[in-house]
Amino acid sequence: MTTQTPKGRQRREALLDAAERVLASSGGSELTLRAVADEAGVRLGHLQYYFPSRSALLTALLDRVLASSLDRVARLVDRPGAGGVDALLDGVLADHDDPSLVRLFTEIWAMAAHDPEASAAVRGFYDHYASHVVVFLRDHAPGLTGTAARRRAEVFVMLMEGAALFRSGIAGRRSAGTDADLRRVLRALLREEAPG
Amino acid sequence: MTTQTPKGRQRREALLDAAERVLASSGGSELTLRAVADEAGVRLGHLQYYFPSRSALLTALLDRVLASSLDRVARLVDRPGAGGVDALLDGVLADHDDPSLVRLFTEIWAMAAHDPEASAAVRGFYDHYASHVVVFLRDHAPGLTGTAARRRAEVFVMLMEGAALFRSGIAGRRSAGTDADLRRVLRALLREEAPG
DNA sequence: TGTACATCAGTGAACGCGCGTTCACTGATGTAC
DNA sequence: TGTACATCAGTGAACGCGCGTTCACTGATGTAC
Repeated sequence: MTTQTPKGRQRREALLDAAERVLASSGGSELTLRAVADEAGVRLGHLQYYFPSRSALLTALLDRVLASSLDRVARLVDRPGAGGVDALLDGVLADHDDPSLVRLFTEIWAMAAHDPEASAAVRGFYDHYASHVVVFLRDHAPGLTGTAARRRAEVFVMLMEGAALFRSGIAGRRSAGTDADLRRVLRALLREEAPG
Repeated sequence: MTTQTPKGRQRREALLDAAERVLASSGGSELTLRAVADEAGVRLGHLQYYFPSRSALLTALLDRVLASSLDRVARLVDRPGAGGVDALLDGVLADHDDPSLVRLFTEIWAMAAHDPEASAAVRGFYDHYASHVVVFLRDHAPGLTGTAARRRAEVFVMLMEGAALFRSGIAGRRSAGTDADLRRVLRALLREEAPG
């Protein structure tokens, strides 16, 4: 399915928007083609014109969510002038304010847990995510070797994704005190001295 | 559904075992009553005798998984003689060696993301989990105030759950180097000095 | 120890419904000459 | 500028299937006397 016309491309995005809203608000088991078509205001048959099968829709949705998340990380890290460590933390932690984004990721993790293809896409995503953090470290902690920076970045991503689960309200409650400690640990990971 | 006889109680557990296997191996959308009955080697109608609805089965399963996980944490933390920080880390990190346990948790997070009742159960679980870590800190870092220990415990749990996602192979790959940094950070959280 | 009866454990068939998929179709838009 | 035709966008109805749920039923086990 390579959609040619601008109208077609736009419609395709709108359908993915609708699917994203359904997935975030109702979960994977209620992500039916009829629900997505309804949400988008088109007929079932028309949705199928763009996505010939449910799994084609899911794959396209997964790819789009991961690509746009990666894009946001890239902008936070690579922006010229660079906001420094706290600007980076502010930016990444701000994602947790959008509960439907975190809900989307819980669905993505569950998909990855049972579907090797989804898992590969997700692993690729976090691999790139960590690489962006490594780029950041190259600027802000130039004393670190490449492998040391990579380790730091990977632990950083682990903590960030764990934090998403709790700070979003899904598995916990946000608290200013815990946030302060969390930032302290994240900051330590981005410094030259060994964390801990 | 209060099952009276020993045979009934045993059967009930066996049915939950089967449901757990199905959920861990195939995911929530394939957790059908027929699949669970097949896995357990009973007829559909019989499964319904113990769990009158799908949601009753899911609730019972969720409760049991969380209770048994909490039990394991409790044993690691509260055991007499106390193995020390490294024994605790070994114990908790060892959970990530069981991919189906982590898969189960990705499903549980997704449930919690869309179902307020499940979310409440999950939040209660992590609340108790953190409390056990606080108990540990009271012994191993007595200089920390209660609220400081609580913050540390909550960040500890965040990092642990994030690590589960990656170390299990679902969202990443395990590496000895990253593990070393991870343990360094976890250890720092369990010491008296400020982390970072 | 034996009998009657209630409860527990397990079966089997049927139901209505929503699902993904298929397909023949119509109307709108672009393109070649 | 007009016309013919191909492609793209969108509709509508039908399909077979697996789902959760209901229910009447049988056989096994416990319990009261």
